[in-house]
Amino acid sequence: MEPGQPILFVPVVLEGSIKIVRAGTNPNNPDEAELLLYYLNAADSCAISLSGMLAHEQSTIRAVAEERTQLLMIPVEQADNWMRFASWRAFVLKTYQKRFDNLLETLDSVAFRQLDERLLAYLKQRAQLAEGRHLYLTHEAISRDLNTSREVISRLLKQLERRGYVTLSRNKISLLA
Amino acid sequence: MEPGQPILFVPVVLEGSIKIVRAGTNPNNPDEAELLLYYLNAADSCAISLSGMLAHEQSTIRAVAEERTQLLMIPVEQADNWMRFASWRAFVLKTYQKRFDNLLETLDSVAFRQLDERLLAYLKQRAQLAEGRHLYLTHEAISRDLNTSREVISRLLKQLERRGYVTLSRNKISLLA
DNA sequence: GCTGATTTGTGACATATATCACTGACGGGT
DNA sequence: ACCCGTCAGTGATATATGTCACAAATCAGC
Repeated sequence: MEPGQPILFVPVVLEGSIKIVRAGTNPNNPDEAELLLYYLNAADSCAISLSGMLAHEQSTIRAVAEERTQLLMIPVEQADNWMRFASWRAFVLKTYQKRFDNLLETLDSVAFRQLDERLLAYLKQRAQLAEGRHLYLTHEAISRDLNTSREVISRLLKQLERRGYVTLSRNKISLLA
Repeated sequence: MEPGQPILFVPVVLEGSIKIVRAGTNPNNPDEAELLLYYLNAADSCAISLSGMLAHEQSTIRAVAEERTQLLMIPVEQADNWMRFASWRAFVLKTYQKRFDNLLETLDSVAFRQLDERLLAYLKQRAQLAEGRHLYLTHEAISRDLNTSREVISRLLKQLERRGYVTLSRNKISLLA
């Protein structure tokens, strides 16, 4: 799903995961600055779209499926209709709440933490997703998620390796401990 | 309202405004790093608390009234009850949506913009709140809202003054144009 | 085993912001 | 009019991160 598209469905993740990314809205700087916001996992949803999406000038949010993923797509009218049911309401609210919390965490990390800390947290998150300690990623891809440059990631990873947190090889990072 | 407190009411701003601030959750660094998240204005609410506040480890969010403000405090059970009404539901959802958008904007600014840009945006926002072009603020206070240091703000303000955006005097900043 | 594309490593340098250590400017209270 | 506390201005220096330029390593396909 790309920015600008109207949202006709409320997606619910059944299997797999969806990566939600913010594309920078810098007017003068139209290149592709991005930032990973959070992942939607099984049973998560992104009801951010409900309630009419209020004319978002350019809610530049991108959703990407990085792995094989099953979604339940609920038409918005239907979703709106179901608001009659307490259980659905609770689900929607909880969903909102979770997304909000995720955003706050991301904000925290960007505002208060340094890159090495962020990187480590990122790797751990990915490891959880991958259900294993081996990550098959390129430094370049990481740098995009963290909105920084490839070289910086390379250096910080080397540093983490020296400190004994990871081992590195081409296209692969393995968490230790 | 300080972090850690249980939330028993859904506040609705009738008059004035409430400033919502994130207090850094850096474990090893217990000093007072903060970041302005957004303002709640008249008719805004912060229903982030509904749906049980799910055991937030330490949702370190602070709410501050900087001016004389009237709040309508709705007990959470009541608020939950009212979910039977479509109009209330719409209100709550819209509220969530707005807060979410606010957060995204803040994230944008922290992640993608430099301090001078952020500062200018901040000043404009405050000016709107104050309904006038004169701001009665200390550099120190600004630096806290933007999570940086007083010196940096002083320098950037001077720069803005030289560039003709503002005029400075003690405890006062006036926007031009 | 070569070749070329992709990925990674690294030095040198640029820049934004943070920090330290002051100095001066202002304003309220006596 | 003076004193003192708060606020603001500014050099010097430190640090984190960004940028550029290139070399080395790895892998895929032939």
